[in-house]
Amino acid sequence: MTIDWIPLFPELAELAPAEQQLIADRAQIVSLPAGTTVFAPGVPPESFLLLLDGTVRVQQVSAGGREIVLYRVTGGESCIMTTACLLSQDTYNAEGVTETPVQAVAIPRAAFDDLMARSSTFRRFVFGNYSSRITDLLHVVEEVAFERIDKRLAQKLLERADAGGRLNATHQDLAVELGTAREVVSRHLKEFQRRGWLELTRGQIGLGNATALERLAAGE
Amino acid sequence: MTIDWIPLFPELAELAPAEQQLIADRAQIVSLPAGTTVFAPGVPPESFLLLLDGTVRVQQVSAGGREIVLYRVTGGESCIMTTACLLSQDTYNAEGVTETPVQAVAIPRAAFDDLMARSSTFRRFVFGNYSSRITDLLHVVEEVAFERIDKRLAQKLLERADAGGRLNATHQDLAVELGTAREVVSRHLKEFQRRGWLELTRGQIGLGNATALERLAAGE
DNA sequence: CTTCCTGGGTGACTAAATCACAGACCCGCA
DNA sequence: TGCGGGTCTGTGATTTAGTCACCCAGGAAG
Repeated sequence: MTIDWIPLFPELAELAPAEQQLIADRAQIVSLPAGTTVFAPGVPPESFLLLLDGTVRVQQVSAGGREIVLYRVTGGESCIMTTACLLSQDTYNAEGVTETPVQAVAIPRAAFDDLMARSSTFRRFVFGNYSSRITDLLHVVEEVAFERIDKRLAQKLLERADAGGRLNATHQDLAVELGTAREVVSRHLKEFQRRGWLELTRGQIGLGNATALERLAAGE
Repeated sequence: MTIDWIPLFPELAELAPAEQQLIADRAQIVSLPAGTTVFAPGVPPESFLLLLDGTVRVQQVSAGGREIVLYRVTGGESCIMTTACLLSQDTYNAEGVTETPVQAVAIPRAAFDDLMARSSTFRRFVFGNYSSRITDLLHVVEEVAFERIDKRLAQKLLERADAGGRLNATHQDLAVELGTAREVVSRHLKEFQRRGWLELTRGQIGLGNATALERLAAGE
């Protein structure tokens, strides 16, 4: 333990000193480069991960090779899919990949179990994380099943653009975000451009009219 | 406590006698008629439910009034969405409705917390349930995002038909199962009928050629 | 026998997905 | 400096799905 990371997790700051010590003693800080597969079908993880810094993208891959992003885990959150993985009998085909270099705290299974037994604060933390993920998944289902692509695309563009209204992403990247085909994204982007809402350059998009996009994203 | 229901949950049968007693003392058996809303946005539940008999359908309702069935909870399973509900800040729009009369064990929040603290067996049980639900949701995402309607419809028909190859369901019911529109289901059913795979009567469907449906459901 | 309600059928249209390419751009390398 | 092979994007044609606006059939209730 070199750094004091507990303050990053407000829910854990309330842990009793004994439990804080338990984590400090038994958890490891790990660093992962961007592009590391954190978990995948057939690669069961052995620790409970708390992200300090960076983001992990969790996505689903279909038999036909198409993909859809389910959610992202960022600093201050835990990656419960890893523990879910361990407990579920069914084969299951989501994978987690680091999008940036990631620093995380790895709590080994045994220490995790101890904490669950000893601390109601820790239990609340873990369950809260599960719930958030379930909420995320419900949100994905809702979007995919019921919302129009143009609306969802506008949302993604706004969500992923930086402060200057730019984002680096290929049409294919955006298609994976939405779980659709690249051509569909290309055509919608072009239409947005035609309306003067975007500038398109290879691998990069600039928002020209964020308000128009926001109106579309909000559903007219 | 009138009946000994613990054997229904193999995972719980291994609980130490003290914990079994704790449940016996503090859990209530409840009976619900068919059509009861177990949880819904704005109706947070106050107990952890273990189903003894009957089924609860969990579905998502969209702003536009369309619905999709997410999964069903049946005897021997717990309804973790209820606890997830409590812990998640986000508003969230899934609802659980009993499809048949249901008998369930309700464990109050405090007793649930005690059990989580005292028994690793119980914790494994709860996490296993969470994981199964997450798996279910992943499955729904995959189907909705990547699979063809005719294939999914064939799967549903096979899944929901009784031993005699009959099922009572309106086209609208099936549309909700798949998260699509009634007309779409009607047209596919009619095409199946044209091929001699089904007999259609008002509110009821009879499978005429299950093997053909199975081939389609398996993806050719 | 009418009236109303639910379940089902259908045509016309829009949106999305799929297939099959053709260019355009970019980097490294001769 | 020009060439070549990857990646990224554009586009037409076609199929599948979703939407809209109806209509009709059947049965229950009055």
